[in-house]
Amino acid sequence: MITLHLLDVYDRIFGAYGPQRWWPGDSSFEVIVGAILTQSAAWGNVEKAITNLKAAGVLSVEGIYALPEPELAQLIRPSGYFNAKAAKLKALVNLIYERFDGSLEAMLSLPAAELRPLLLATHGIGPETADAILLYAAGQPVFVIDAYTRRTFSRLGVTPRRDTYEGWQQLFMGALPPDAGMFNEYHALIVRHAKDVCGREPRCTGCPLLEVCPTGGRGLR
DNA sequence: GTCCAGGGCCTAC
DNA sequence: GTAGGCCATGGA
Repeated sequence: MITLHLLDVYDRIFGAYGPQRWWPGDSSFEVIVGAILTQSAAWGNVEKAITNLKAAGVLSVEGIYALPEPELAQLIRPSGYFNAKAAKLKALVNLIYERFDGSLEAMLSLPAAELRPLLLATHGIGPETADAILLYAAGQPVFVIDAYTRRTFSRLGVTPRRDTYEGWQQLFMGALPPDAGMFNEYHALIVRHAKDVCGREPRCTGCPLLEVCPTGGRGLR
């Protein structure tokens, strides 16, 4: 029985891949828009949509707020689900206008415990997107859970008592120091590892976690 | 041609 | 409370 320490896993994948520098972003608003547009979409397509928004001069709270929803939808077409996501972006800027007088800075300065419920009550923002906003835009030490995280750590034999979003989040946040910079890299590294080598034949080629993985490189799902 | 990406909402049971 | 359908483009 191998006892797996979450910091050990972090050290291994950080050592293998180095810093991922996710969402350096030109602005915190760009980071938030990206968090919504990337829902079930490839990041390359999200970049195309963001490029369109920049070219149209509407990548700002005021710009999205003033733009008619159908036009917004056309600009973000490459990111997929464009009608649904246009409505989500509108809901986001409406929140900023209605609750924070149009000030994104005011919204992001709220403590996570206050901001998270507000985000979750907003159309189009679920747990993962809310936490991505808190971590990557607000810089708060909130661990982001996604499908890669669950799949990767299930394979490693690390699972929470309750198989829910909050259960997984408590597993990580209870075992790790509240370091936003590290949470930022950890999430990105989990995704990198999963897409790069996890489960890849033969024998999980090049996996930095091979010697601590119960699958022993069988490439099981 | 098939599969699936850095999810979340809505509607049935 | 949870399973299933739906949203839709673009690259592998």
